[in-house]
Amino acid sequence: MRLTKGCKKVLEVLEHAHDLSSAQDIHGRMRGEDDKAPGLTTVYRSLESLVSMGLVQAVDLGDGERRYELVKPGEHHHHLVCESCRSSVHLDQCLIEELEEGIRHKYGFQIKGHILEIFGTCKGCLTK
Amino acid sequence: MRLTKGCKKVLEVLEHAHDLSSAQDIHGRMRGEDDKAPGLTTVYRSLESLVSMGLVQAVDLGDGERRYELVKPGEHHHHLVCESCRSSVHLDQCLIEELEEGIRHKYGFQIKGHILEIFGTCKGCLTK
DNA sequence: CCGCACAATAGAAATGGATTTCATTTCTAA
DNA sequence: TTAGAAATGAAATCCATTTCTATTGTGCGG
Ligand SMILES: [Mn+2]
Ligand SMILES: [Mn+2]
Ligand SMILES: [Zn+2]
Ligand SMILES: [Zn+2]
Repeated sequence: MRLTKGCKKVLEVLEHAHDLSSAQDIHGRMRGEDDKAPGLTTVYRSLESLVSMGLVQAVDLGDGERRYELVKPGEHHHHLVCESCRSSVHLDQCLIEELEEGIRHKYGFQIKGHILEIFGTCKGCLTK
Repeated sequence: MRLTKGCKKVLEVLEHAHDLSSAQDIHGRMRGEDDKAPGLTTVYRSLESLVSMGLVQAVDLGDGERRYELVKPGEHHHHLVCESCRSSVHLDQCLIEELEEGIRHKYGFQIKGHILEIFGTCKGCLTK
């Protein structure tokens, strides 16, 4: 699996992004500064590659639009998403991984992955 | 918020369902046994009502199709979803609720809701 | 009963993110 | 240089969900 030109452009955008970006966000950003940047299809394909390479994490907020962000290779984390200002706090540890052993014993279930995102109101919005 | 005729039909179907059902599953089931059962639009609207009444839980498996199931009023739970046979184990306790207090203190974040689903291979499929 | 106001409903059309298709271009390795 | 593989873009398509609009059902005052 190679790091194609498209992938590199996507990485560039993600490096400068301040929060979670959708495929269309990324594409829009690219095209904004360069008319002949890769097309949306390529962005989707690049994201797919980057995710499977472990360089990028896909985040599912349950609103039908997947978001992406750079991560330390092979790692992942979860978020506290503010429903008021849409900002998100990046949690420093995954709560699920600790439970894997217990779940495997209790249910005989082999965990491969998981979705976990938490919604609510952030500190800033609470005090306002 | 009333229990309309559509809502009742949806509840009926969910009572007999054995696993998570999508809106279209439910609609299909209805129409299968009665040509003039409520339309898909009504099913969606009924599910929306039932969810906000706390009688039905919406489950997001990240595949773009929301599923629904009956729950004890006001409660919710999470699942171990087998990627091989698509069956799901219903967990008996929510891991997140225990963490709310800690997260509120550490981040000043007020939790309102969350998504949590776990994927992997179930006992049955592992032994096969 | 009648007619009216309003809720519930159906079906069609619109929406929107994601994916597929396929012709074309670019890369890579003889 | 050249053939095959990989990458790409634009348009077409998919598909769950939402919106729109016309129709139907229901409760109620007269
Ligand atoms: Mn993050
Ligand atoms: Mn369940
Ligand atoms: Zn995790
Ligand atoms: Zn929970």
